[in-house]
Amino acid sequence: MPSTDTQNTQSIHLQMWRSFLETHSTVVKFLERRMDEQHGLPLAWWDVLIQLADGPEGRLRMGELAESVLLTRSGITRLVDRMIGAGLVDREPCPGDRRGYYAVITQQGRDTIEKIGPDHSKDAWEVFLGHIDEEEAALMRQVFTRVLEAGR
Amino acid sequence: MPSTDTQNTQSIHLQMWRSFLETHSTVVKFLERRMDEQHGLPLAWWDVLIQLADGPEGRLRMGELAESVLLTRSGITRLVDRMIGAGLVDREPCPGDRRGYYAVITQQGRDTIEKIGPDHSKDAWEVFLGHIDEEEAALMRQVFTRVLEAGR
DNA sequence: CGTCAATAGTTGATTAACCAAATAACAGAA
DNA sequence: TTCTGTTATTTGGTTAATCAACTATTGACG
Repeated sequence: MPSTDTQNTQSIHLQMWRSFLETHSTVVKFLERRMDEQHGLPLAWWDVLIQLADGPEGRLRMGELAESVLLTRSGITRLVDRMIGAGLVDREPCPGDRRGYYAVITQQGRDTIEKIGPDHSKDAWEVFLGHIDEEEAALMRQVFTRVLEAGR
Repeated sequence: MPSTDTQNTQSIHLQMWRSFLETHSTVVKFLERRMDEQHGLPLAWWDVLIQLADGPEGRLRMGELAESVLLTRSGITRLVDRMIGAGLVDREPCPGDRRGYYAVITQQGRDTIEKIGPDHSKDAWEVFLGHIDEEEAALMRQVFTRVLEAGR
């Protein structure tokens, strides 16, 4: 029954797609609410802090940062502006390329990571990661990586 | 080595989480761009049309619709307003509950589904679903469902 | 009946994303 | 050296989402 097979296949993929979207929405909204309630911080700020702390000397070019937090360049300009206002990040001109700027995490930014990290990990575990065993996580990572590779 | 195990486990989960976010962002942006380029329609409109067409008599209460497209009630009010402006949807008072309204798909809305459907399916397959085999899809659906169940 | 908390939906104000255009600086060719 | 095309980032304008407050009904209970 080729027709039925095709139906079922599409249906499974479609169900997966819907549950993927719903999971993303639910999980992200949960983490945003928690981050806001517990620390008064937008989730996107956490992401920026982590990416910067991971970078060499706690810094990343604006463009690199934009890519790693999945925003446009113009989006990151404004996000960094706000975070500078809050003292979590600095903007420094880039030696050797006067077009460029680094976003640099401040000490206060690092302190914020220290303070928030445990709560955030706990939340992420509670709402998402804790319900997935290691094999499943490995498989999903592999699938996502394959999808991303194919899109380049 | 419990410490190493824990490290690895967290690392795998963390990698999965990052690739999950990146995949969501990449795939959704791709589908939005395609939908806009090919048909000049926001992806969210597609979602509304599908949900309505699925509902009994092509209609859903505003609140139900909001839930199924993962928006707030106020978000859906405005989205439906715009789609009414485009002739794809109607708003009808709900007999028996004068507080309530139905959003109802119009014939033009159904025609739009007919016209767009094949392209959209092709795009979704090209950027995401086509890179995932049936077993993987089934497993992922199961995992997402488990996560969603736990969050209720 | 009449009151009052809960529910359905809309509206006002704000927020933060995007695109397109502008600015500035680099890099390679003529 | 000067032009030209490309790259890095910011800015202006728009869009669409959120939350909180509001209006209108509903329905349960004294």
